[in-house]
Amino acid sequence: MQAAMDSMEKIVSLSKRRGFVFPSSEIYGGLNGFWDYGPLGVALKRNVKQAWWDDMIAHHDETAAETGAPSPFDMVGIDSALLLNPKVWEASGHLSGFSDPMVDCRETRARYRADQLVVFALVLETENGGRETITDVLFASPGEAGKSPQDELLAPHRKQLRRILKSRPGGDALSIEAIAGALEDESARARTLAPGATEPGTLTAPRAFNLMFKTYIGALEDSSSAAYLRPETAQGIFLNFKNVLDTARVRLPFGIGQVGKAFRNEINPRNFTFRSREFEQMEVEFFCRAADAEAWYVYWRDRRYRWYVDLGLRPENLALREHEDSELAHYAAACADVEYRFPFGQSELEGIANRTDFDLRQHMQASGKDLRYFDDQAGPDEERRYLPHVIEPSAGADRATLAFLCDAYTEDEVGGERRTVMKLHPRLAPVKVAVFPLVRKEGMPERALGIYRELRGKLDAAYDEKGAIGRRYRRQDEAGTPYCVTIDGRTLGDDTVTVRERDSCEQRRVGSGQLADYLAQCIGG
RNA sequence: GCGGGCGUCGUAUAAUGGUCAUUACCCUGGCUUCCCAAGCCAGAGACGUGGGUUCGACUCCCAUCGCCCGCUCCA
Repeated sequence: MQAAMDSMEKIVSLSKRRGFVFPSSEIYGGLNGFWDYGPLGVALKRNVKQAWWDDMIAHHDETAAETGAPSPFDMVGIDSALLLNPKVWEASGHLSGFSDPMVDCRETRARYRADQLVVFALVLETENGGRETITDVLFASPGEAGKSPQDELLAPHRKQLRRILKSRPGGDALSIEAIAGALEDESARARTLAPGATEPGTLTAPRAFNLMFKTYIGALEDSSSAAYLRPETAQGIFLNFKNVLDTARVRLPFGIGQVGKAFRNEINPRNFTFRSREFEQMEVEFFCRAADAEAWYVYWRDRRYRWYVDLGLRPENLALREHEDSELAHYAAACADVEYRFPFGQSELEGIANRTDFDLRQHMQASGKDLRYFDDQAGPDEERRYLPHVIEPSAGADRATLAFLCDAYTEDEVGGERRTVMKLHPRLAPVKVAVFPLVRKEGMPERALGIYRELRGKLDAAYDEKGAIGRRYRRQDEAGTPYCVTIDGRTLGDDTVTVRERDSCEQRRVGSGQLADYLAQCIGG
């Protein structure tokens, strides 16, 4: 564990030193939960997003079924606004509980409005006519104090009640006594049995869930102009489902992808960029027939896991974790997380969920607009108008970037010296090739500059002539540059250069005319 | 959000209620150098922020911000 934390510190330190990630607003003391990407970091993150966009959208072949896919399908992209009509968040469920204190049950994962949860004690009438209030266990039930009928409040706890009554002979008739303020009282909460829970003490203290950032549109700051920064990109896709359907000539099954910023006012940002208040998502909402949803869920789950492996994350650091039923959100039929073993623990990179038709149904109801799909391929006995079901692979761009950084970080030994090298996949590496003159004389810099300028038009290249050659190699190792080209004495004679490979430090001589093709082949794609 | 710990150049560090705040690496410029952080010369760079105590605060006190750990939270 100590070694693990050290490695996280090294990654944070290297990020700062080399310009991958900086604390946001650093000269003013930083801002908790916000981070800036430096020159290398922005290149890395852009490459992550580009790889996602290319693999999911731009390079998708809709004319043939991919490996494992039930059928061919279309993929298109959108870029929706950050601020949406506040009604969107009412319909999606993000706004409920925004202003009211909420209470969660850790066991059942249910969430209640604190003012709609009645906590009460049982009052038993004993044989000799006395009354006994049981205080060692309290009960919580949905309802309103003073209004909800006793039977309704007792209903969720029948089993427990029967047991209690049995252990108290004669204590047959019973009443209840509501306890005000019990949810705020830690010791009372510890004794309170939540609806559906098997043991007391699973309720959290009431608190407001201001997870959405609030702002105001226009000059007036009043409730009518309130708006929220989107806490996820998904809703922007659902809102445009009909637009895309009407304009993009797509048929089911098809997916709409979006990459963009989202904001959550997290109570407690932690672990470097892993949980930030401003972050970037890469999401697909994939629409299909209800009958096919399960097959598509499996397809997307497996495909998205493979994506990380293909980009170089070590499989031993990755896990695909299927959620238990108790873990599922109320609208989800299935959900799996792609998790990465970060130095601070195994945590989620991406969630793939079968969201059924929940989102479209919510928006259809709330907006009054018909969002059903007209299926002209449906058989005579089949429904022709229906709401598609949705598979949602939702990935965090910053989390993926952090995972690639962690996974790439390597320390090894070259010629007896310790070396830090970022073994980034060539597709993700900020710089693909660096060009060096071996020494700064005999026309080598001029020759190297010529080669650099030629390469620069084709791929991300860097030029460096400062310091000893070994130092320049090491600098590029820390940036994750997969190839270094060095111009030496032989270049001036036979027009060949050396190409040094990052991970092995091995060199090959390549004719300068073939260099661009050779590198393109090494890097691939 | 609660509890605990910690804030000195980019990184890692040293020292001190009182003169230009130490050292190494990194970084910048130059010299040298024909392949993996060599050497030489020169240079830049810090007491998180605000307030208080004091003749004088990087040092003591308070607040604040940030970071780390545990709990909590995680649509």
